[in-house]
Amino acid sequence: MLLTIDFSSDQPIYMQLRDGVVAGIASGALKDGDSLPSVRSLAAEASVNLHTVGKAYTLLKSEGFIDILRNKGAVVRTGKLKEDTGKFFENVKTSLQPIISEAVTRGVPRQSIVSIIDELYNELGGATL
Amino acid sequence: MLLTIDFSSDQPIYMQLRDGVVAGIASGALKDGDSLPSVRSLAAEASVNLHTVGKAYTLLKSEGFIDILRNKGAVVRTGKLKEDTGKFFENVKTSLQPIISEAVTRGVPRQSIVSIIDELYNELGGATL
Amino acid sequence: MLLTIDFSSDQPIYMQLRDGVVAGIASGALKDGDSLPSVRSLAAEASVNLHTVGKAYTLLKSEGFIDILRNKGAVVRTGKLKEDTGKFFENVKTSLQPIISEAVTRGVPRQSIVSIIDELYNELGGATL
Amino acid sequence: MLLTIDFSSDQPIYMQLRDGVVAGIASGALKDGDSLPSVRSLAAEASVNLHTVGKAYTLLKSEGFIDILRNKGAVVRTGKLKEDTGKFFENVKTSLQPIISEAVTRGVPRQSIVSIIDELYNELGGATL
DNA sequence: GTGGTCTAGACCACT
DNA sequence: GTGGTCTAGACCACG
Repeated sequence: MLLTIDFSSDQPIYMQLRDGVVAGIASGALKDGDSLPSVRSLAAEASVNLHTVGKAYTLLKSEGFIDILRNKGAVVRTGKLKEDTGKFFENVKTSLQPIISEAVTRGVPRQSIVSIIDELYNELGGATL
Repeated sequence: MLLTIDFSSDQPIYMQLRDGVVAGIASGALKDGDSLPSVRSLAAEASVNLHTVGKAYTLLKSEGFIDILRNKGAVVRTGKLKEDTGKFFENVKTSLQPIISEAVTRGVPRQSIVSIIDELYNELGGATL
Repeated sequence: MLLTIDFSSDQPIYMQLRDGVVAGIASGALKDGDSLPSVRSLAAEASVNLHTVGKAYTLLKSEGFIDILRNKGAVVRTGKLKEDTGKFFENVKTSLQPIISEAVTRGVPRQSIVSIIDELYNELGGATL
Repeated sequence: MLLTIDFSSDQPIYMQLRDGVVAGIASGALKDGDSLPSVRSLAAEASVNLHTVGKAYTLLKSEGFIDILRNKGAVVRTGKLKEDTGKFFENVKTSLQPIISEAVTRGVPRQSIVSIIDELYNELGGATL
C-alpha cells in the first residue's frame, strides 16, 4: 500500500492523500481507467475521516486526475488534466524558488539538486531523458 | 526592492518575508553583516503588522540566517546555519516529491524541470557547476 | 496540578509553561503519547492568553518535545529531541558558569551544589547513578 | 582580558559584564580591594555604552560584590555579600530546576551534570572538596 | 473544537 | 528606537 499519512506533518491530510494518488499514477501503479478505493474503504484503511478522503477526491477531480462516476466511484483519468502545462511550469518555478534560494545560501551546488530530481524520476520509473 | 507580498497567497505572510530574505542572501543583495530593516519600518513598508515581521525575523534567527542584536536590529549572518545540510536534503526531497510526481503524470520530461532549476540558479547568480 | 505561573517572575510566561511541560515529562507525570490540554483550556486554567500558551507549544514542538496533531492538539513525543545532546551540554555549561562563579565567590563548596543536583534528580525520580 | 561580550546573546550585556566581574573574583583574578576599570575605560574596551557599564556596576554594588567610592571608582569588596546564602541556594535551585528536567528527559545521567560542575570549579581554581 | 495566522495596541527592558 | 512579551479579538483551514 502506498498510503502513508504523517499526522504530525504540516501538510494537510487531504493533500497527502492527493499527492499519494498522483504519485501512484506517476509510478504506473494506477493506470488510466483504474478504480480508486471507495471513500469509505480508503478512510478506514488510512484511519482518516470520510470527509477528508472526499476532499482529496474532489480536489483530484477538479485537477482532472480522476473522474467521479455515479455509483462507480472514482476512476483514474489521465490525459485530460484541467490545468494547462504552462501554468504548471509557473507553479513549479514558484515552488522551487525558495528551495533554490536556500540551496544557494547553503552553498549547495546545482548538481546536488539535480541529483535529487534524477532520484525521484528514477523511483517513479519515469523516463530520464 | 525585494519585498513583494502576495496577500492572496496561501503561503503565510511571515513565510513570504522569510523567503524574501533568504532569496536576498542567495542573490547577493544581502551580504554577511548587512542590516535588515527594523520590524517597524519593514512592517510599514510592506503594509503588514509588526508582529508578522517579528515572526519572520524570529524564524530566520532560529534557522541561523540572521542575528538579532539588542537595539541594533537584525543583521545577516551567513555561515552558521543551524540546520545541518543532511536534513536540508531530506526536506528538499520531500518538497520535490509531489512536484516530480505531477510532472511525470503530465509527461513533463526531467530536462524541463532541470531547466527551471538552472534558470533559478542563474537568476540568483549562483554557481552553475 | 503542574501549573504554577509566577506573573512577577522575570522568566517569560511562555517559558514557564514550556519548563512546566518538560518537568512533567521528566517526572513521569507526562508520558509519551499523552495529550496536553488544548491551548484554550490551558490558557483559561492558567489565566493567560491563548497566544501565550500557543507560543509555548510552538517552542516545545520546535524542540521536539511534542507533536502537534491537526484537530487533536498536542501530544508528548519523547525520543525525538531535535537538538543534539552535545549542544545541550554546551548550553548547560553556559548556564551553570555564572552560578558556579557566584558559588565560589561566596565560598559555597562544590558539594553543596551537587547536593542540589541530587535533590532535583530525586524529586524527578530520575536515576541517580 | 576576561571580557568577552556576546552581542547576539539573549543575556543582556550589563548582565554579561556583571557575570564577568563575578567570575573574575571567583577565579582570583580580582581580589578584595582591587580596583575595577573606570566606567569610561571599560565601556571603551568592551565597545559598549557608558550606561551599560554603569548599570552593571550598580548591580554589583547592590549585590555587595563591590563598593563604589567617590573619586576612586569601583573596588572589589568580598565578604559582605548582601544576599544571604539561604536565598542564594533557593535561586540556585530555581535556576537548576529546568536544566535538570531537560537532562532527565534526555536521559542524561546525574554524573554528566556533576562533571560539568567539577569542570567549572576546576577552571575557577575553586576548592573541589 | 483544534491550532495557525493576522491585526492591534500596550508595556517593558535594553542601549 | 530596538525587539520581546502579553493581551485581545478576529478569521480561517482542517477534520
